[in-house]
Amino acid sequence: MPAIEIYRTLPEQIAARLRQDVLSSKLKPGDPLREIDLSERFGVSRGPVREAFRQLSQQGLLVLEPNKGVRVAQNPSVEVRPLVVELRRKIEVFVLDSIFERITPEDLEHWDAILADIKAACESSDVDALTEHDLRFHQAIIRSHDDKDLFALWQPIAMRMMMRYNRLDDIMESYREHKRILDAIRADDKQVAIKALEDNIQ
Amino acid sequence: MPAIEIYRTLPEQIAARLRQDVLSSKLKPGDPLREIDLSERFGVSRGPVREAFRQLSQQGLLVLEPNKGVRVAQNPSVEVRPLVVELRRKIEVFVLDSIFERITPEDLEHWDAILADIKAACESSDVDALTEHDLRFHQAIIRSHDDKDLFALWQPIAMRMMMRYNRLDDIMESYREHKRILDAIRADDKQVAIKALEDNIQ
DNA sequence: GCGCTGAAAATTGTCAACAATGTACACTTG
DNA sequence: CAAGTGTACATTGTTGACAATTTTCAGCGC
Repeated sequence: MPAIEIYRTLPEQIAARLRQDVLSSKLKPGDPLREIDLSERFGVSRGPVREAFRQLSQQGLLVLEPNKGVRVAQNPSVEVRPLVVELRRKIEVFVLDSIFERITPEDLEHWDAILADIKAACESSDVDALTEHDLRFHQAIIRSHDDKDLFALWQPIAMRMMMRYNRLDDIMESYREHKRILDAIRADDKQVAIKALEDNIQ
Repeated sequence: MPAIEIYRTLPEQIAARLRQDVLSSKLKPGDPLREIDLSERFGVSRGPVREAFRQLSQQGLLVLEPNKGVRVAQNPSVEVRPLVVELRRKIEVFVLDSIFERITPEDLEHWDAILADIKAACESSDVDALTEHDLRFHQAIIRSHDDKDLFALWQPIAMRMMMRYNRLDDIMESYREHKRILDAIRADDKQVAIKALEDNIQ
């Protein structure tokens, strides 16, 4: 089961729910979203829904057109996708390289817990859950850096990659890839850990 | 109601104005911003001001804390700044490389006009104007790519670099750097153009 | 039938009032 | 006097009404 995440504000809760729907393709690229619909569905007024729309458009999941409304964003084009992959790799490798010597047993314990969720999702072939926990895994690494601004830099880039989660033939491979990263960290082998991280981002 | 010409939405106008103040250091890192103050200053209600805050926090210029308010973001730390520079270079080089063969005379004309503004700003040592036109120059290049999503990807990264615009001893050097880019494009020399662009981003 | 016009409907944008939350500071208590 | 506590005050969060804009589509002339 997913670890509990605490959302402080109403817009964050709404955004989290919509993000799930977009990443799981329950909402497809081009689908229009109406403020009234969602405000009724969540039992709130349009204000928080509007703000959730803004948050998700900043993450690249929705596209906003003034006076026209909001649509689910298109996946990155085949031309742009390699750039996005490269940018995300650069950021995550930077973070791992930067924090490596200061990784605590508590960090590893936390990441292991997420890895267990990834394993469970893989074993039950639950692609939606896998997407969620994959995201949590990388978020946790980014967030362990002192500079909290890195997360804001990383999120819109990573989110654009998460929109299409179907690169693997064998879903268990995702678990193995993440396990390799943590194993290398535990063995204190920085270069292997970075290599494993790079291999996981594609 | 203010009778200022409106070719953009209210929140965008407010955001543009605040962005100027942040980039010109009229607002300094850590400065708190209050919704009421700005809504009175611009003669609108708090709604559009809130939305402007959201836009600017997505661009990394403001930092938002739920129930606490908004502050001007800190500059990227010395540790993170090289990463930001590298990311911005990757994106802009990708775009220039990608569009190079399809650059039209109209594009060049447009960019020359912005270059003229940069020159004027340099000659009058107007650092604020230089920041604005420097931003416009690179925006124009990014926006000439077919994939409009690239701009959304680029903006928060570039904005974080613009927050501290004091790297040059000789302000005229900024004009020369941008001129070199356009000259190389005009000479149809892709590699030199990319090199000049990379040199300009630091 | 085709394209234009313009009213009606649907939707987003803005506003001002009210609710919830966080902050400052005098006051108590040990 | 230091630390904690309660109560105003300041500020952000949410709401529902109203305004502005876009979309839809019936009516009209050609």
